[in-house]
Amino acid sequence: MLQPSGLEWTDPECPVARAADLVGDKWTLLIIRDSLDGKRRFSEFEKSLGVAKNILSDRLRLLVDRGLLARIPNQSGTRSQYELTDAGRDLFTLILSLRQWGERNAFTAGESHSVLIDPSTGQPVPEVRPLSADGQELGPDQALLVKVGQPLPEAAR
Amino acid sequence: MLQPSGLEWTDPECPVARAADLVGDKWTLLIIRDSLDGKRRFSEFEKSLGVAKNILSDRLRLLVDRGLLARIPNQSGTRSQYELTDAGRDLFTLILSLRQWGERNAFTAGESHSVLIDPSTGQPVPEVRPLSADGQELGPDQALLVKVGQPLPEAAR
DNA sequence: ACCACTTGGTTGCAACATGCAACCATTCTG
DNA sequence: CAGAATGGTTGCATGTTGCAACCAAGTGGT
Repeated sequence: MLQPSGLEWTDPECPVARAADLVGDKWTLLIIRDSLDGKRRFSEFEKSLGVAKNILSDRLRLLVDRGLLARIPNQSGTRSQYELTDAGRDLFTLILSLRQWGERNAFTAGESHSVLIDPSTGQPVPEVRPLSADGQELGPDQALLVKVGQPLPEAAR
Repeated sequence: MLQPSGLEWTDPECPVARAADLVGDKWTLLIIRDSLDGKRRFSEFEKSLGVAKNILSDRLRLLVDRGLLARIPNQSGTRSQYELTDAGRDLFTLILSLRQWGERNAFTAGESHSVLIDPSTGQPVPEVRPLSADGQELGPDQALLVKVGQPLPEAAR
């Protein structure tokens, strides 16, 4: 499990809250975006994000500490690379959800934006959607939050 | 489209970045989580999140301004409710991705956490996964970022 | 070998955001 | 009608962000 040093969970029982504690920050999300896109060097992130160096330095340190990135030092001791760990790579679904929500809701019809292509089809990556076990689309009104310690509802037993 | 007043996009061409500008903040994400869970009143958010009132007040104002929540005033002019707009409800996939990533990566095997149940099956909501058009699972290495203005790769034409 | 440039940072400082506590006008509740 | 709860706002101390300057180690060109 990810075990960040000196981080108090905002709401320890909720996976959404733990995830938000770990990656719920603009620069953190954009660093992960760039990492998934293959970027690994300090200067690549800096150029792509336009973020202040001290902030980038801080976020990279946090991401390494939290187990999302691994710092691979160069043989000469400097110019390390930052590579996604398994937990970091597992954020692909999240970043894709962010991207597709942004495409649907933060652009007007005429505006162009970058696109993720599936090279096997040449088409944009299909939208990720929550599905019920029977393959039906699942919306927020069909999902029921069960708090920890609470008995499962009748239907779930 | 969402048209927040006085917000400069960090990276206008990237949907991930626009989305991060709009919802890439811990409290914002947790307010959306609670809204999807049916909470609508100031005090409900306050109690659930444990956030300072001025911060909650600020985030609710931003969310309304950005078009993710609608403020429904009470007839008496006070005690309004905050309801998700369509764009806000569309964040269900994102919050679910956050939740499932958190479940996979921010808990040890023994730790318990809240769960989303699909009442139609009684089982936890299945994991959302990016799929290729042919139904194969799609990972970060199989997706290709195409920047705006850049020609589509050969395969996509 | 030398000099300039790039990389990957750190430090100092000003401005802004966050969080706590106190306060307050309404509005429910008994 | 008194008291509590609701939905905030304000002030202040502390923390975070972002800019600019600086710097040491490596890299490249001659």
